Parts: sequence; structure tokens; C-alpha cells
Amino acid sequence: MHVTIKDIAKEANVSYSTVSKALNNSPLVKEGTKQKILRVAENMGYEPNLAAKQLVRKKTEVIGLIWPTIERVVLATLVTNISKAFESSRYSMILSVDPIEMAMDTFKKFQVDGTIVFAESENRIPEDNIPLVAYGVSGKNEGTYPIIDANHEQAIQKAVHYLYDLGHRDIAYVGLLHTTDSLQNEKIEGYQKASRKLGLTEHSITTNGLDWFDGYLAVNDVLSLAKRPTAIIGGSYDISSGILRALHEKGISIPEEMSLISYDNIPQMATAETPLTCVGVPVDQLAEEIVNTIIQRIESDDTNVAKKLKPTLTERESTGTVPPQHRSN
Amino acid sequence: MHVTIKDIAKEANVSYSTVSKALNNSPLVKEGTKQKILRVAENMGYEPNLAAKQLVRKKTEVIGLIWPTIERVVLATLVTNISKAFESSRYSMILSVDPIEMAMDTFKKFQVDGTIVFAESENRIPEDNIPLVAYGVSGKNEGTYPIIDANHEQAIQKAVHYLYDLGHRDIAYVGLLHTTDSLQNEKIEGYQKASRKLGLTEHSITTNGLDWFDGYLAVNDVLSLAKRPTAIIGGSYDISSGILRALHEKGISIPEEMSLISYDNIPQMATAETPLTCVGVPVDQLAEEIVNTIIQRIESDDTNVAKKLKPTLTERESTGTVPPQHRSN
DNA sequence: TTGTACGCGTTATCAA
DNA sequence: TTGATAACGCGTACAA
Repeated sequence: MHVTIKDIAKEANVSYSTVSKALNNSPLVKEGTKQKILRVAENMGYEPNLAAKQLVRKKTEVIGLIWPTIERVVLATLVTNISKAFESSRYSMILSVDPIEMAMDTFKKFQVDGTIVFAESENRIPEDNIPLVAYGVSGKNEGTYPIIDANHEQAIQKAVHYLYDLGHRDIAYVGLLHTTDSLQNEKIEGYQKASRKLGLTEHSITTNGLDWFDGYLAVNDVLSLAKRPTAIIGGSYDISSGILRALHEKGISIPEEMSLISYDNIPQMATAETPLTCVGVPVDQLAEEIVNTIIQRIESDDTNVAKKLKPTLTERESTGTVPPQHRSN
Repeated sequence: MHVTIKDIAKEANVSYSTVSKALNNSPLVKEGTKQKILRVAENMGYEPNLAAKQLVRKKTEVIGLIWPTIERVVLATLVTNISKAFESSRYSMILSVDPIEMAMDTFKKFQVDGTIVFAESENRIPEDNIPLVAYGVSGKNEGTYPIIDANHEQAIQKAVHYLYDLGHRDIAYVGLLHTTDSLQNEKIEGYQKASRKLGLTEHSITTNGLDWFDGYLAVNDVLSLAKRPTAIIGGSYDISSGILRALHEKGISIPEEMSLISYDNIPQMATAETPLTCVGVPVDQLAEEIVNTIIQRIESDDTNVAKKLKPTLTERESTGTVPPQHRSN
């Protein structure tokens, strides 16, 4: 059977409440006895019973992450980072890949102190008086919970301006266009706004999906544009890696003949065939923000509003100045 | 505050022990009172407290899955399927992406009834007297826990025989060759054994990694082989989809000019550019086996040994008979 | 500084 | 068929 504090108490010749205090490092117990109790506990292989503790404390120090749509690499990276971010706190994290309502039930049973939700749709998330923060629910913030997200629009704008400063005047955007997915739409808007502001002609190419070969296929369209662009903005990691592949294949050198910049700021960008310049909120930063927000919300009951994180541009080898023969001005 | 069975008892004018029985659908309580109690509980929004239940029952009916290396799509699909498989049981599943020891600790605190481990390495897993089943730890079964895995070798053999029966005599295998990864090695062995048995020349092409562009690049090597193969076996989903892309691009029609069969039996195969014939244990089947094994182990304390699941060949549009001009015999 | 006793929300064993 | 009541393992006011 399992060792309990009563067993320890007997062994150490003290009452079990003293054991409890010692184990919780209370100042109300003499240093000597505390050490002794700790030693005995160690020797007996004592493991505290969370259920019992929880019953009286009403806290688990565990937070649950709901992630119904695994299978996207970018999100997987974020999860890994969030998990890492919790390591330096006193919380630990568990995960559920069940549909949101089901997952909430499981977590409620466990009485997690808080939940993080990766929403798949625009659906309002039912908040069950357990602190919650959502990630990636762009759009109206109707709930009472904070929503953390990257500022997609600003990210793409940043990309356009960056390329402009390098001398590029014909910049193509490759991404999923005619869609109801507001995340994608925000990116396009960023592209359009920046283009207008800088007086650039827009060259946007739509893909059929979000996978690498969608980006791959789109390159043909890019190259057959009336005015051939000198730079491409890829709408996501997968799309950009397809674009990269296609360019390599066609013998178009990067960045000499074509600059390429990708949305999504994840470490994988550095290990692509050609290390990719990218824009977006770095995952580790995103993770930290999410973790801090949920902890804050648990501990001080803050009712934070939506937070749009500022994207960063990370420069690598895939972008450069415009080749002389293409200069327009 | 939370509603407890005592609150319900007051409201329904019965003792709380009766409430407990009613809630647990005990036959020891009259149908009428049971219905009434259930109604009251519903109305008051009662939610059972797992911690309390657990304290006396010593069971959580939750099992934990440890998955330190998210970020591989095939595994993600498996996780989804496992989660689904649990839905028809009375268990639910939680997940940890922490390193194995850390995850075990979290789960121990929660007192999960069992754990499933997706091992990353050949490392022996520390079994802490809580039922455990491992997935994908090929090699010696030194632990006392069951190991579930697909029979990779047999799968590839099946693929070779299938292609042979369609008339193919020059079959290439594209995969990660010179490696210490025993999973990959088993596949190659399957290829070699089958080839020898059927008296075929071996054409194995090694990739540099396991990503799609590794498969993509390998196609050039395949096509420059002295004797051009009429069929290719791709070592994994990612590799095969790269091969597929390359073949399309070179205008090689599938399956007329080249048959392609892939390892990994996942639904994604059906939605590839060309629906792919594949071999491997279907994920849903794998998931079910894993779930059944852990449940069995929890409930009847079976000490199962390693189980290698028999692969299935799923025929789709990417394979066909050998084109006449290539027939050797 | 240490010990006693109660309560957390359930299940389970008896008695009624 | 129902109701008291004792656990389960722990934290904590309060008493000693």
C-alpha cells in the first residue's frame, strides 16, 4: 500500500499534523524535527496524494490545454514551447485532443486551475467559471476571457515594408485567398494596405490549400505574371517551403534573382533548404505570453482583454536587394 | 459554490447516501426516488467531484498518454485515433508532451489508471507499478510491459509481393537507409528478403531524411538507375508524397508508367495528389489495439508480451500492371 | 513547538 | 428500500 503521512508520523514519533506542516515547509515546526520527518518520508518513499490535497485545497496547480486539431506542425511547435514555459512555474500542463466540450468536462473533473484553448473555429467558447485563455480566435471578442494572438496583418505589412526598403517594387503574396478563414484574410489585408500605402501594384496569388505543394504549384503562376516580381511573401511555413522547393528546381537563385520571406516565426525556418527570412511572433514569445496570461488570470483574477502580439522580422539568407536588371526606379 | 450530493439530499428530502446510490445507478434504490434525485441533480447543475471519488475508489478511469515528440503527422493521426477509441470505453485520455519522466510524475500525481508511452528512443521505460503499454519501441522487450507495434518488415514484403504479382520485376525502395533507426532498418530488411525470395534485383535508394523533399529528390536517382524500375515503394507518407510530386512534375503518368506504393496506412493516403496504394497497419486498428491492451492490462493485470500487428495492403489508384514495353518476361 | 479534531465530497458497510 | 456512519489522505484552526 501507499505511504501516508500517518505512517510517517508513527515512524517519526510525532503527530501527523506535524508531519503535514513539515512537508509543507511550515515555519511552525522546529528545524530538527522537520529534518527528521523529511528524512523518514524520503526513506519510506512517500508520495503525496493529490486527490486528498485537492479535496481540501481546491487547487491542483495543473492547467489543461485543449487542442482539438493536432496535425499542424506550427501549432505543435507552439505546444512544445508552452509546455517548456510552464517548467519554470509551479504549474504543470496536461493536454486533451478531444472536442472542446468533451475536453472541458475532463478538465473540470480534474479541477485544473485553468485552461488554454486552441480554438478551431470562430465559435464562442463556453466559459465555465474556470479561468480560460484562448489562442487564435481572431475576430470579435465576445467572451469574457482574454484572447492571445499574433497581429497577422501587421506582420505582413512589416514584410512588405522590409522588402520595399531593399528596393523591391514588385512583391507577390502567395497564400490562401478567397476564404472565410479570418486568419488568412488578415494577412491579405496587411498585404493590400501596405501595397496601397507604398503605391505598389498588388500581385496576389491564391493557393488551393495550406500545404507545401500548394505553395509549390503557385510558383508557376507567380512566374507567369505580366510583370515578374522580384520578391515573394509566403503565407505560411508550409507554403513557403513549397515555394522554396519550386524556385530551387527552376534554378532561380535566392536571393539574387528572387527574395522570399515567409510568415510564421518558428525555428524550422532556419533549417529550411535555404534559411528563410520570416515575420511573425516568435513561438517562444507567444508561448510565454500565453502562459503568463493564464497564470495571472488564475492568481489575480484579471479580466484581460484581447492581446495582439507584435510580430518580429527575423532576417536570414532568403532575402536581399533587388538585382540591377530589375530595378524600376 | 459547488453543488455536492449533500445539497441534493436536502433538496430532495433524502439522505445523501441515497443520493450517492441513485447517482451511481444502484439497483438498491427505488426507481421513483432515483428519477427524482436525478432530476434534482440535473436542475442544480451537479458536477461530481473526481478528487473525492478518487480518494475512496482509488481509480480515476483516466489514462495518460506520453508523447514527447509531437511534430510528426503520422503520430498525430494515431493520437487522434486513440482518443477516439477511448470514447467508446469508460476511460478518457489526457496527454503530456513533457519528457517521459516528468510526464510520469504528473500522471502519478493524478493517479491515472494507466499510461501509454510513445517512446522516442530505445531507452527502457521506468515502470512505476502503474500499468503501461509502449508503442513503437522496436527491439528487445526487456521491460515487463507490452509493446505494440506494426510489423514493418512484413509490410514491405507484402508490398513487394503485391507489385510482383502485378508483373513488376524492377521495384525500387526509397527510404532512409544507413541509419541506426531500427524502424527504418526493419523496412529495408523486408525489402531485401522479399527481393531475394522472388529473385529480383534490388534497387534501393537512400534519402537524407524523412521529409517530403527527401523523397522528392530521390526520384532523380531512381530514374537514373541502369535498369529503370517500373514501381517504387516509398518508405513513409512524407517520402511518398515527395516522390509523387516529382513524378507528376516529370510528366510520368501513374500508374501507367510508374506504380507507387507507400508505407504507412493512414487516411491521408486517399487524399494525396493521386490516391496512393499503401501498406501498413491501419491507424484505427493500431489505435484500437493499443487501447484494448492498456484496458485489459488495467482490468485483469495481464502481462502481455510484445505484439507485432499484421499490416494490410490498401489498393488505390497509384498502382497497376506493368506497361507492355517494360515487360521483362 | 506540538498535538487534537474537524472538514473536504465521495463510496461503502451496516443497521434500520 | 433507505439512512447513519466510517473511511479515504490531507490541511488547518485551535487547544495544549
